[in-house]
Amino acid sequence: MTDQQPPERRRRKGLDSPTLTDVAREAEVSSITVSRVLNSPGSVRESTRRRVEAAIDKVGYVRNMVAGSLASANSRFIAVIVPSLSNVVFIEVIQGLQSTFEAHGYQILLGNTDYNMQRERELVKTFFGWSSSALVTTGLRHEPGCAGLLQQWPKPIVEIMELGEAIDLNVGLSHYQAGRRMTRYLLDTGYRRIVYAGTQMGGNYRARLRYEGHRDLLTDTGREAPMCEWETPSSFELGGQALDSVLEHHPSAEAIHFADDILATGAVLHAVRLGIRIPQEIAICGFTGLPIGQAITPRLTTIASPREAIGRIAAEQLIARIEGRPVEHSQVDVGFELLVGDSA
Amino acid sequence: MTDQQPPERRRRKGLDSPTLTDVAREAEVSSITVSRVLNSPGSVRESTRRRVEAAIDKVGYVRNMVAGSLASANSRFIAVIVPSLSNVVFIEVIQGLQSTFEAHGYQILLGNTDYNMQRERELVKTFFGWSSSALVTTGLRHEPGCAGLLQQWPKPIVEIMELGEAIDLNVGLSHYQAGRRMTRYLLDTGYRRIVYAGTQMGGNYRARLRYEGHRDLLTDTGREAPMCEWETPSSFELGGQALDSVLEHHPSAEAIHFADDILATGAVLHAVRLGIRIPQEIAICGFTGLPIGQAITPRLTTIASPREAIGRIAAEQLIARIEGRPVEHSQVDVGFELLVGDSA
DNA sequence: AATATGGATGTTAGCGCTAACATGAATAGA
DNA sequence: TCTATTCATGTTAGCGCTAACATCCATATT
Repeated sequence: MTDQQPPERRRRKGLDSPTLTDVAREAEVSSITVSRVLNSPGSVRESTRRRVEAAIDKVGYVRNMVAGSLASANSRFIAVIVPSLSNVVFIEVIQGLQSTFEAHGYQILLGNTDYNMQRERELVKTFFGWSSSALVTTGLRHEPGCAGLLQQWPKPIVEIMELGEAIDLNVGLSHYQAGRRMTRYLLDTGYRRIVYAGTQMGGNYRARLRYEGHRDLLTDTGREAPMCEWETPSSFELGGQALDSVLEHHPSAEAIHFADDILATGAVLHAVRLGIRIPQEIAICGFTGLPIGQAITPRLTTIASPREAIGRIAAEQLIARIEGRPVEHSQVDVGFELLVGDSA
Repeated sequence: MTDQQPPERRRRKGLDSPTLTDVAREAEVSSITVSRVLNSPGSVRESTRRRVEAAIDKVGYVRNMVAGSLASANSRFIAVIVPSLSNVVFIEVIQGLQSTFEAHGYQILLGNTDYNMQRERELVKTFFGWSSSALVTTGLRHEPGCAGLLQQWPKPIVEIMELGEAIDLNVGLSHYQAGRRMTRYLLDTGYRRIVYAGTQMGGNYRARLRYEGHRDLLTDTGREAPMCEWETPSSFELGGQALDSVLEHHPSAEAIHFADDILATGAVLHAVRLGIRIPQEIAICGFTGLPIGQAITPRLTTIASPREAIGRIAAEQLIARIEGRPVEHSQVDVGFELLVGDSA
């Protein structure tokens, strides 16, 4: 071989895996044509496309998404920010998002704030750094710095769970009305002395909004609206303890309006264990509509929120925006449904 | 202004947001120095670092992770592949992974196969295309094409949940032994005619491994090991139906060994509803150790698997590998624990 | 035949960052 | 004093892809 080694200054470590250029050489086209086969196959002639596809298989090409994202300043990443992964509610929302986005070739970047607003801002910065195509975040309240970042961002954003004044798109339900609705049912059914019981209502302000709906209805009719709060996350066990605590501190209580179904279910199971009759001795209701609440005896009276639908609708709205299609309503109220069980 | 427009051939759309170069200009250093402040602050003099950090704040620089990943062929992405998001087990594993990785500045890319091996291969290709730093996948069985891809990949891989011959790292437990252990307890307690009941055991072969442990122990002692299977995913409701079905088709059964706690809990709740005494009329046990199983009356007898620990340990192993630290044991048996309740 | 039109493909120049090497100054060692 | 070593910083050349523009050719239009 008479190959003169050219000066060849240096070499990057290079993962030596085949690139677009390798495919292009194999298929005897230019690399942009291969790129088009991958991104807009309709714009390439059938015969060329088949040749390129064969070449892709032959050289074992794996697309480098990072390079594509850099060149196009767009990543097909969807940033998703939730306050907790321990709460099934968000898991179900994520499932709705995930299945819809996946079907359209988008990849979710999941971030968990643990109900810490400061964390949200950091996550937003990181996700912007990944050239995300859109962002889903939970709730309408953000730390000032974070809100500023979001406002300036040129890509679609949807704020989920809650309804109100949003930055861009908004999919959710009125927690205030949900709390009010439940309590209206309790009053209509004849319960008068009602205690609200929840956990971590500082961070989880949607539970507080439900409390406010509950409270306003009670005070409007001249009643008191006592509230009990615990600082540990909801669990079945804590629901049982909450029942004990309410019975002790509010012996005249006729009903407990729990902030979520986990607590309410825990309370029901605990009452059954102790032989406390529900709803005769104490009525119990929850919020969310979890399957477990409907599986226990007595069946839980609760408000069902369409968790998966929130995710699905949010994803559909974003995909429409990303693909330049018009979004009919920038705010979607998914509503809620009163599930009357046997516990209240 | 006497600005002569240079020929200026064309211009990319450019998101006009500040880049490293802008920060560098502001701080009067070269851009590589800014890069070092971001990636290895220890290698930059204190005073320089502070100047750069001030410049970053001043220009409102948001790091472009995509460009960094392309240049370094490494993304700080961890690909995570699970077979389902409907199953709490994987959610808890993901939590263990997430909290550990997040603390070290890695971002999870989540993929869901829905128990479809073909999907796994596609996800693996996509995740490789994102220059992931490591990969976590569920189980030891892969489609041949997928196994080939994994084998050739030069970065760390951990296969979780199950124990056996792994590609690289392995964190999990022996499902065969877990199934055997539960059934040994049932036999020791005096139950003889035991039915195994599970869902989707075709795709969910770990449930099948537990069945095999159960079956082998029974056949070793000269007994039969009947099995009932349903093709829909586990749910409380299905657990109740399963109880009905077993009582009808196996009237002499003394115990039901359920493949998971969701089914077992559903069966217990259904029995309580019907007034069937547990474990006197029929004993019930499960697998997983979910909180709900421990909250019901009678308390569920089950095998607890350390789900979150699997995620945490897998993440720790991968981080060690990525950072070049040695990994002591490439296989970690996280074990399991028999929880004796009142249902069997 | 000359021109317009549209569809398929090619050329060029980055996207914003970092690996690899280069340089220069400060300190240590002989 | 001179060289070796270390530390902090700079220069250069891509990483692999795609946007923007350019070209070419077949067909339609006059």
